[in-house]
Amino acid sequence: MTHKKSRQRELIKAFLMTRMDHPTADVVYSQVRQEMPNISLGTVYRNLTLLSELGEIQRLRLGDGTDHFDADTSPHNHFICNHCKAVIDLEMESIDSIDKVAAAGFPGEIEVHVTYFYGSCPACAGHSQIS
Amino acid sequence: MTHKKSRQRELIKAFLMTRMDHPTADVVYSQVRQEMPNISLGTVYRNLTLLSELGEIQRLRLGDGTDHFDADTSPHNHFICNHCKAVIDLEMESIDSIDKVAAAGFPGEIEVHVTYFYGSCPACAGHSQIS
DNA sequence: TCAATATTAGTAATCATTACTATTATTGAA
DNA sequence: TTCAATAATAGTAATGATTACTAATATTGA
Repeated sequence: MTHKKSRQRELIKAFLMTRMDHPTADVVYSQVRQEMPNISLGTVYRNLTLLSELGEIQRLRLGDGTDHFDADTSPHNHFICNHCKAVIDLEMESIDSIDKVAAAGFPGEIEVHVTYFYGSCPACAGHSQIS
Repeated sequence: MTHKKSRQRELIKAFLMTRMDHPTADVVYSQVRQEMPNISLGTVYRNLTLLSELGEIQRLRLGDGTDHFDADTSPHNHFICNHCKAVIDLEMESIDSIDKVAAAGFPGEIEVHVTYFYGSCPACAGHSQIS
C-alpha cells in the first residue's frame, strides 16, 4: 500500500516538530485544530500511528494510560516528573550496554530495551515539597 | 482506612503466587472464577490495585494496553517476547547504576527507572523464523 | 481531464479500567 | 454470643483512549 501525501499528515508532523514536550494525541488534536478546524480526532490518531510506523516520529508508552508522541527520533532517554507529569528529554551517555547485561545467561535474544526515568523535575524539585 | 480481610482478596493473592507468567486482570478473573464462580471483575481489579498499593504484588505496565501482575515483589527485570508476547523474569545483575548515569547533569531528581527488555524468547528464537 | 484509490470527517464501536449502589461479610466491643 | 459500624462485594453503568466503519473528498499518474 503506497501512500499519498495529505495536508493533514503534514500539518501534524510539522506541529509535532515544534514541540519538545511530547504531547498526547488529544493535545495534538486540539492544537492542530486551530489551523484546520474540522480535522477529526480519528485522522490525528491514524496519522500519528502511520508516522510512527514509518519511523518519522516516536510513540512513547509511559504507562500513564495515554500515548505520547515525539518528533525527535534520535536515540535518547526520557524522564517523567512524578508531580507535574512533564516528560523531559534526558541528555545522558548511552546505557545500551544494559542489553548485554540482560543477555548474559538468557537463552533467548535481547533486541531492544525501553527505559523511563521517574522523579522530580527541576521545577518541582525546587519547590521543596514534603510530599 | 484500615482494611478487613476478604476471601476474594486472599484467593486472588494466592492464585497470583502460583503463577510465573505475569497474568492480566482478565486472566486472573477467569481463573479465580473457577474456584469462586460469582466473583466479579470489578473485585479482581479493585484487589489487584489494592495489593499493589500495599506492595504485596507488582503491577507491570508493559505498554501493550493491558496491565500485568506479578506476585514476586523482589527487584528483578522483565523480558517481553515480540512474537508470542510471553513475559519472562530475567536473572541478571543489577542495572540500578543507570539512575546515576541519568542523574549526571540533570537538574532534577531521578528517583527510579522502569526498564523492559524485548526480543525473541527461547522458544520463539528456536523456531528460526525469517520474519 | 480522468479514473483509480488513498485519505478524510464524522460517528459508532471496542477494550481496559473505574465508579456507583444496594447488599453482604468482617470486625472489635458490649 | 450478639451487634452495630463499616469495609468489601456483585452487578452494572460509566469513562477514556483508541480503533473501526463508511460515504464523501483529495491526490496521483497517465
